Amino acid sequence: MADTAATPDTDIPPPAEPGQSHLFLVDGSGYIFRAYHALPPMTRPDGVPVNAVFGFSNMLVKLIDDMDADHMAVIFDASRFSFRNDIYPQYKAQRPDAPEDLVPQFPLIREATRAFNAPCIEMDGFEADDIIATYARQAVEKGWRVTIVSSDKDLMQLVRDGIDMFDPMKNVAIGPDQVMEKFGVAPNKVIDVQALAGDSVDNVPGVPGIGIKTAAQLIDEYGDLETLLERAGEIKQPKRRENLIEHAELARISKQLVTLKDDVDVPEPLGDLVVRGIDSDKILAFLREQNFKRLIARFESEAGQAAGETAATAAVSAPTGEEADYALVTTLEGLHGWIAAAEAQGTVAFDTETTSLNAMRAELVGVSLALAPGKACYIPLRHVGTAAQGELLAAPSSGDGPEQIPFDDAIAALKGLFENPAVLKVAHNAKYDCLVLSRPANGGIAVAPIDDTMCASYVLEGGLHGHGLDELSLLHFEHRNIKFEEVCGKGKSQIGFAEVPLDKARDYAAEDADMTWRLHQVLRPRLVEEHMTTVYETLERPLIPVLVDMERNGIRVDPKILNDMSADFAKRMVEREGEIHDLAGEPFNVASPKQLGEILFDKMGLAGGKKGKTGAYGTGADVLEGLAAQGIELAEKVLDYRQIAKLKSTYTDALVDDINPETRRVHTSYSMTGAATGRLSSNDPNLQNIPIRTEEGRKIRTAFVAEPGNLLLSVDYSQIELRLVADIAGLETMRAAFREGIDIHAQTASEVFGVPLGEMTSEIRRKAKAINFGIIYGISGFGLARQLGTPQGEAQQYINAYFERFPGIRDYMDEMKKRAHEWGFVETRFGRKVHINAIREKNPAMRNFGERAAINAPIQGTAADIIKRAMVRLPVALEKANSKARMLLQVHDELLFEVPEGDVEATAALVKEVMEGAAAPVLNLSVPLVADAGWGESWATAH
DNA sequence: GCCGTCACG
DNA sequence: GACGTACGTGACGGCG
Repeated sequence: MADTAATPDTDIPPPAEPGQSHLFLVDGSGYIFRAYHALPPMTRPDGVPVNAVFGFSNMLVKLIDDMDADHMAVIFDASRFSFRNDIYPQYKAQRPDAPEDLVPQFPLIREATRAFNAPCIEMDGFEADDIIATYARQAVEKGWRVTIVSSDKDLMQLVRDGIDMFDPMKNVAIGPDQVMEKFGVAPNKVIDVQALAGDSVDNVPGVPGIGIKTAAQLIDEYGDLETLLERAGEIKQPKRRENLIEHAELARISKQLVTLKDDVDVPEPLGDLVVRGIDSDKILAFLREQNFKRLIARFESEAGQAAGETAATAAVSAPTGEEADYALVTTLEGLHGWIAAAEAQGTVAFDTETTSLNAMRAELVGVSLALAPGKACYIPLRHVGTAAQGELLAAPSSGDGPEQIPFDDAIAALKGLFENPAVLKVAHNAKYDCLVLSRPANGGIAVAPIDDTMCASYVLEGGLHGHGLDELSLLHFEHRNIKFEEVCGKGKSQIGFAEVPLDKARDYAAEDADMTWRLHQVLRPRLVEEHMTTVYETLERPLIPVLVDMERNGIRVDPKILNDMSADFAKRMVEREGEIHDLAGEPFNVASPKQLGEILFDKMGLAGGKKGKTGAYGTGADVLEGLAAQGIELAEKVLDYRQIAKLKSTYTDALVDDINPETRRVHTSYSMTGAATGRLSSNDPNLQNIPIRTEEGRKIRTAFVAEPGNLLLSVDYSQIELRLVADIAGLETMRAAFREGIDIHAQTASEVFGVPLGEMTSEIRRKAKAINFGIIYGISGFGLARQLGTPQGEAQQYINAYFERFPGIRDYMDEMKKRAHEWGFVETRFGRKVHINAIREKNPAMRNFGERAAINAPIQGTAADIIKRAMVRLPVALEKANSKARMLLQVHDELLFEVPEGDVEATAALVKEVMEGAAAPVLNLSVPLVADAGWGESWATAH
């Protein structure tokens, strides 16, 4: 949604010829609904919802900025009934009423249109689309260019020479190519396709059994709808033929419904739709009423008014560099002043500036502090002299660098503040700043206590949007932060933050601390109001210092093992490549799916279909395995090549480069807010996807080793997600099986297929296992069939049998879907909310996707909550037991420790106990949680 | 920068 | 009745 507010690169339609008039027709009604669903909820101070108004205003500003229109109009639907209801009463009849918080925005958007001095057009009895069609026709007849601002597919029939469309949400032009992509036919045939395919949303009936794909194919073959209907008898498929003959009249009515009327007696003559200039007073009055600060600031500065005049009336003033007046602190006295103020009030927001996004490699360059909205400072610590802009060839340093407090003095003072238990330190992504500051080279500061606005946002609005500071500033304050690239440049000419001139560094750094402060003001109280305090305080906040320690610990990786493997892989890749080229009869890039597809399917003529989007052949492992099973040696060789190439590039080669030169260990970074379900994710490098499933890949794990005298201890939950399913859905026999320690998949197979445990075969057990997994993912007949390689009908029968045997599962699934639809989110057993955006999609495929996510999220998320609880308790438990064990890694259901040899057994027992008890006392599960421990010299032998 | 592919739970 | 499918991630090479 950040895109709608302002996007620098806009794929605007081509401009008009010199001297040619250009008319913009904005589909106001269409835009309202799209903006409403695309943008998160947003209210002005008096509580009136304004997210669609905000999106609309930004869109208009952009249009006026970027486009060369001399004529324009914004067009609305006057009411929900039009002449089409006389033709077909059910047309658009089953449309639900507009959402409650959208209704008050309709009049506001018309008001916005008038405030921007744009003509606002609507007519009883006609839809906006008809008025647009009429103006477009009139304009083209006069030789004008027309751009329709909408992404509504119903308007695509109008695209032709002189008329194009522009999608204001995605910022892309829609021309004949895009129409062809959507409907499979040229714009002038779109109505024929729509007439056949119908539209369930608008209640256009169409012909039963025919969708867009089939319709396009038919129109392509027969030329147009009438010809097709006349010659319907020639159609080969019996069902389709019958339907076309029987429902020919329905198709003709549908065509009438979808055909836009382009001769409406429009209320304003075309010539009156001229673009009039902006009236600043008018527009500012409107924007102030909505409290759109960024837009206000913009029009104020355009009008030459004194900035800040309205700041007093705004709830939170907009901190642009000029008006916020951030301080640069370059004396120790100055710093002491800020620290004293922070200690006096007990809360301070801060941010660190460094040389790297990788906290284990970052050198501290400066720190910013904020004490109140707009009141912030920057303390440069390691800035160096820099060439003035444009003097790239000048010496980079003019001697001793800019004036700043000596590093050790400043750090000593800041350490007092950051370690002061009476002062709450607020940061955005505090894990990063804490880790940077904790390293001896950066002061060795143990920051506490801390609050993290990123985690707070995640807990409140996880799944709705990202949680970066820039995104949240825009979302909550309509404020656009200075971009890092604006300060440091990008690409080759990018400079380090230490080289940024102090005034620019101050504006950038202080702004981040300032916005963090403001976010904290907004989000903290919401945690209480929205009952998310427990999740934040027990699952996220205490995890931060735990993860800081884990990331700093890192894990030892033996580069020699990886280098040897890499050399071996390189040799084998060359061999495979040669064999593949011989088999293909020509050299080509084996790593290119495109070239491989052409060899396999064009040159060799093997069976295999094109893929929808890009038109490229699919050459995934499943396809190649199919070919290999048919005895195609080439496919087998490519699979082998792919496996080796993956292992080499992603693991053996890359991991060596990730060894930190200082610690000689590999330090991953965990993202606490990346996964919507509550899971962590690991990156730079990702240590949560180190190979294990194949023999070859597993060898990578031999390179992950313990320090001499230590062992790696791995403890992982056994079947935690399935146990949670059994508990949540009340599956009594499954619960009993878990309690008695029976093989759960065999037990399931026995229940579902009626085979006694004594007669169980591995094949039947395999099927049951796949179903058990499928349940967790929101099963579908198609998905299970693909997994098992059985026909879809058979897979569906398995599912039916499963539901029959375990009715609680179906109830659970229905309940989660219902909640997701009603509330927009589902919850884990610990109360974590997982918002499901896709649930509001009108595209059924996307909505189904949302429903499956809603089924999976409480299961995956509850498991994530449980291991987080264990991770918070473990350092305390280990400490209490005087253990020297260090927690190194988390892989969703596994924890990896480095333990002195002699302590392994005791530590394993302790870890197992904490993990198995992690759901209690909040949750009293009806199934036991079981964790299995293993240890060895390397991760390969520990597992 | 997007897409296809593939590594993990 | 059609959509196009198992859930959640991150990283790589190819390609335009």
